[in-house]
Amino acid sequence: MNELEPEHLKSAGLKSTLPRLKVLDLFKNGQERHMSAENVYQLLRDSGDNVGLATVYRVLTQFEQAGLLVRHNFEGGKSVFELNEGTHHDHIVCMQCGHVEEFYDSAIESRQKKIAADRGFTIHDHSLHIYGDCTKTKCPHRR
Amino acid sequence: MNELEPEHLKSAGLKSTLPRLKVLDLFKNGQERHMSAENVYQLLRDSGDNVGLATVYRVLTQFEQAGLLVRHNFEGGKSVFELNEGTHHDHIVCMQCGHVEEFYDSAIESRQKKIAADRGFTIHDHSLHIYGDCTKTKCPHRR
DNA sequence: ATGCAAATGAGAATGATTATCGTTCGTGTC
DNA sequence: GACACGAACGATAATCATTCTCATTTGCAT
Repeated sequence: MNELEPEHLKSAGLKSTLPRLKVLDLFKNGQERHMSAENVYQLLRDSGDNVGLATVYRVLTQFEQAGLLVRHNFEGGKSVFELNEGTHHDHIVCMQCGHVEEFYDSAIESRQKKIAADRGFTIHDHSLHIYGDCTKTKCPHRR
Repeated sequence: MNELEPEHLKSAGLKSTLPRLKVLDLFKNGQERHMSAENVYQLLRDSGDNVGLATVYRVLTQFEQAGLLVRHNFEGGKSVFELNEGTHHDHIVCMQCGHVEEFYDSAIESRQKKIAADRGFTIHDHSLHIYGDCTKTKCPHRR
């Protein structure tokens, strides 16, 4: 088990509880960068921790509101979270294997700003997801 | 009640049944361009038609597969459909009032193609949603 | 007009997420 | 370091959108 980091929680205005530390540790030191509530729940269970699924959902939502995590609504109905490292990026998702890659394109970003401005919108957020097949090169990632 | 158009269904390989004609009519001649299954169900109910919610879901999915409608997964968990008029476009959604505007930006489209190609992906689909406030100009549209 | 497969409607079932509630834990105070 | 109190937890029930099941009805070719 890696060392835990209560400072991150405190600075986010959250009490430093065991389930919260476990979840945060999973995102900071775990294998997967993108995880659903169910993923997190299973991983904690597998490592012998007795956490409730409801708590996982609560904690993920709190972390999102605190800015520690970012939530993505990919196709398939379930929310996926990743660590918020400040650097905004969008996602390209393989529909065969579920593999996710990240990208950032400043041209796209600035076009979006212009589009919103032209229409009198103040942007809160945006999501760009490209769905496709990565078959050619690296699709042994099974879903 | 407007005249119905069985040709559209036939040419899509679908039997021309009453519920299907009603749903298609709603999208072609109704007030709202973007509708969820629940919206469609309620509107048909309100106009005195006895359709089942399950049928609405089935028909919307069939229409999507037939290319008559396009499905969007905005934030909020429910799928929204609109008539497929061949012209691809993305959406900017007001988070205060739910108002939706459409846009198309060829620069963004071509950047997306390039990004996917660079990573060895074959694009199936993509979704770009900008979420913001349209407060300044036209936010009397209530949710 | 007749028949049969396809489509429908009502309601049960499912999957993800949220709410409820009695119990436990974290933290400031003595 | 023990106490107290409210916040957080875990189990489970409830909710919401969507899909499935199945008996009944309907579209359409004969």
